[in-house]
Amino acid sequence: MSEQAVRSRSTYRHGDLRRALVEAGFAMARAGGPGAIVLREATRTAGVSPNAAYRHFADRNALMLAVSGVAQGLAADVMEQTLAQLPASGDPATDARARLRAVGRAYLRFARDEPGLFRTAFSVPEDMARAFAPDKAGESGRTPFQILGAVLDELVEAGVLPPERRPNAEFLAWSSVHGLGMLVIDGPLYGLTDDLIERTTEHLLDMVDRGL
Amino acid sequence: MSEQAVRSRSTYRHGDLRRALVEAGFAMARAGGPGAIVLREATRTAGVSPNAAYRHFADRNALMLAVSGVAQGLAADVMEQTLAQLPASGDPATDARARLRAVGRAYLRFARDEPGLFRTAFSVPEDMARAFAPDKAGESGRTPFQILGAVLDELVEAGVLPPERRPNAEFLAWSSVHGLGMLVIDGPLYGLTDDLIERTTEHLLDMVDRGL
DNA sequence: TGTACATCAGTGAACGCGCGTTCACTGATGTAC
DNA sequence: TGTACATCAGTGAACGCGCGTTCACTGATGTAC
Repeated sequence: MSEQAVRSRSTYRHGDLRRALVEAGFAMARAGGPGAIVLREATRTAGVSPNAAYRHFADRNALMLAVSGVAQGLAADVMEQTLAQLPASGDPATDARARLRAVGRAYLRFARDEPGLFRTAFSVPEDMARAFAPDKAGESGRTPFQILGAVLDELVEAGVLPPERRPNAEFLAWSSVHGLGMLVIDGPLYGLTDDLIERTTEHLLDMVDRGL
Repeated sequence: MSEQAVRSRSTYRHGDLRRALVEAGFAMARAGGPGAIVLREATRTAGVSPNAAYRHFADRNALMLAVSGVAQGLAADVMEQTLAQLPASGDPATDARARLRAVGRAYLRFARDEPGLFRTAFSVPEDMARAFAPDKAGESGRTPFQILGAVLDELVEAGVLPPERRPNAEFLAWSSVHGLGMLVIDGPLYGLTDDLIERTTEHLLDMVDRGL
């Protein structure tokens, strides 16, 4: 939350309203998921009249999609950081498999640490095409989907994943971790102990590792 | 939707208001998911004053949980029916594996055929304990979670699944299909072609089959 | 360098909407005697 | 068998709330000459 967003304006023009609205929306999404994004509240936070938002967004949904993009970028950052911290063993096959696990683990950590942002990032209907859009990328310039794809490519190069199984393998790995995340933060597995969640995560990653 | 719910009353007492409210809520959930359940609208449909609902439900959330239970029961029915239609090959191992696939396929079919009910059934926070509660069972008396568990038991008995991997295996299989369902109906995979969804479903079931 | 002017980011006010929930109540029903 | 009565499922009215969006507008800014 920038100070600008809270500080009252002295100028007639805001100067950076679009960004301020996205930031306000982001804070609301963080606290309560995509449904908690309230357009009027965002304009209030930005110190602007309610309809000023319409200079920058066609409607509430457009603001939500923008916030979703930022949340996806943050998820990408978490994933990249986890990958960067991974020590290299020297064996490409071992490394590639460890990297896939790391990506999955990071995805689930993000889900648990930031459930509101997680749902905003990954539980908002939107076609596939946009999963590649650059506004969803993290600082590395890659989207979560692209990071996962790259790691799967490494698995193929290392000879771990048969090339004929590579197409759409993203969807399989993604489904598994996404499902556990959703069940745990927003479904019937809500309230599972941390310990059980963590062990289940590792078992799930085992399953994906063996089954892919 | 029963005729009773729509027919205007001649009696002072409704007679079956609780059921009528759940039915109305079910219809709304079907059309728009759990968020679309509107308590006042349910009372309107039942032909009753808004506050009459509070004789039967503590609040809106209680109604939503009741509807969720019915939706889970319906999912259970779909799963049981799919299992019942499965021909037996005579080989217990082959059969058990086919039955697990059938359960997963049924779950995903339910997600795609009835996205609103699917989300109402499986995307509402609620602790695990209640996944066993009888009000979530289908006509067979089993909840979706129990049906999945029973099929996993069959896999162990048939010698396909090592007993040491049986504990919490529900969570792994469930996560995979749940994740694909959510991504497809309410996430970044929204808009994927039917053909691609179906092929991905089979590949996902392959992965679970190999990886469990 | 100074000025006229177009642009367009904001304002102010209102529309139409419907929600969940609480309060004090009424009157049909079923039961005890 | 008839009657008094307790129960509790409903009523009617209101509270407090806030939303997304549209309309006609104003006035600061930057640019062209």
